[in-house]
Amino acid sequence: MSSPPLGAPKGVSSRHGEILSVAADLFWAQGYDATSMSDLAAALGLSKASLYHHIETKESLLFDMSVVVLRRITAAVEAAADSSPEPLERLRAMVREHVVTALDHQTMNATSLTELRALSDEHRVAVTRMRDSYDRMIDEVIAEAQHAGAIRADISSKLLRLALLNLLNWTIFWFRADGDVSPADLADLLTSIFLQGALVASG
Amino acid sequence: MSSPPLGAPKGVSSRHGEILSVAADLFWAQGYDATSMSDLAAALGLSKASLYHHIETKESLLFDMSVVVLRRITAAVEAAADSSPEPLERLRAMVREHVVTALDHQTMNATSLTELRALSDEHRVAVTRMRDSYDRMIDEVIAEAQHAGAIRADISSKLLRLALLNLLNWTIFWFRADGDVSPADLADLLTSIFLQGALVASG
DNA sequence: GTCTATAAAGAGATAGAC
DNA sequence: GTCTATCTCTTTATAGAC
Repeated sequence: MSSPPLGAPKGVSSRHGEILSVAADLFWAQGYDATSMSDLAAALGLSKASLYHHIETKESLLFDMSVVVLRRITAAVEAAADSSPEPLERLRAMVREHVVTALDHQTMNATSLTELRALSDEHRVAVTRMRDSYDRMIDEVIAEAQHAGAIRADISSKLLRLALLNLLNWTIFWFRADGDVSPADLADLLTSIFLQGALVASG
Repeated sequence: MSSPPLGAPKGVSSRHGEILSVAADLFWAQGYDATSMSDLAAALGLSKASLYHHIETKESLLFDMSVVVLRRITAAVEAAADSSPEPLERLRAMVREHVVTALDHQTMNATSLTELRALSDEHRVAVTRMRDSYDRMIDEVIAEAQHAGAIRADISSKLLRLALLNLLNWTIFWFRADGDVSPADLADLLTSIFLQGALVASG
């Protein structure tokens, strides 16, 4: 199967992490299928055969990076969920962590989100399960805020979650780290739109 | 270059339109690079050589479908923009047309949005120009609503447009025509979130 | 307009030497 | 751990008959 990207003894696979990072950049820039193992080997300064000494298959790279980013964003947002007892404050903290963490590993997240169909059946199921679990966590916090009377209840928590993730996730397509808006500022802006809306009357 | 998908005499290239439609479904399901011309030919009930009698290159299919959907959504949203003199009503009508038109040709739109990097340099520039022009149209309507005092002015029209398109565009990743929400209902819901927000206090 | 056959290039992955 | 060389398969695209 695939080697453990996290949880392995320190240093044992720092090389693996570097390979995942470079692969993510290439996969995002050119597409997973359009990136050859020769491209990746060249970007790493290795021959193709040497590259295969460190990894199993091309597909395992895609799977491993999906697991890495999903574990990371789940851990970060779960921690944020524990930051306050107040539902609305929890939601704000989670949105901020989601945006900042997603943009901090932008190419891995973007690749994982858009290249899911390139995974093998088993790997795709595993990644989908992790995503579903993440979605449920968001659903629960939204539902909690609805029960507390803070968030409107005329829309189901599932649809509110879909709208919220719409608002957050498309950002990976256009965000540039060298632009004039920081991830934290962007998170605040998107939170404000989601909660207050764009109307003057409601600001 | 590429044959004219719109504007040609009726019937002359109805075959071309069918090919684009089938290609969009395959490109979206499997990815542009992962879909072979053999796959496409088989889906059309043709041999590969016969398929090449009707088209130029694989890449031209991707370009042509991008032009088709961009022309279509631009025309639909422009018409909606002319539907009312009131800025907020115009915005509502435009959002509805954007969502309904995008979902009406979901696989073409989704493919065009996510496979831009697979286009040749010249084709990519051409598509990007069309998209930029579309974005400017949205910017203008938002700026107009800001000047009319209907939309908050503490966020630039450009950032508001990015947030709005975030909210609308990610929908193509999860929307299912056989689900329990129609495109029109979804458009209303997303418009409501964008304008009023999710807070109870502002509803 | 459709076909069979094929050209020419590149893909993922491996063998085996060092 | 790294390399050169290679295997095998598939790719886009075309030639040329019907």
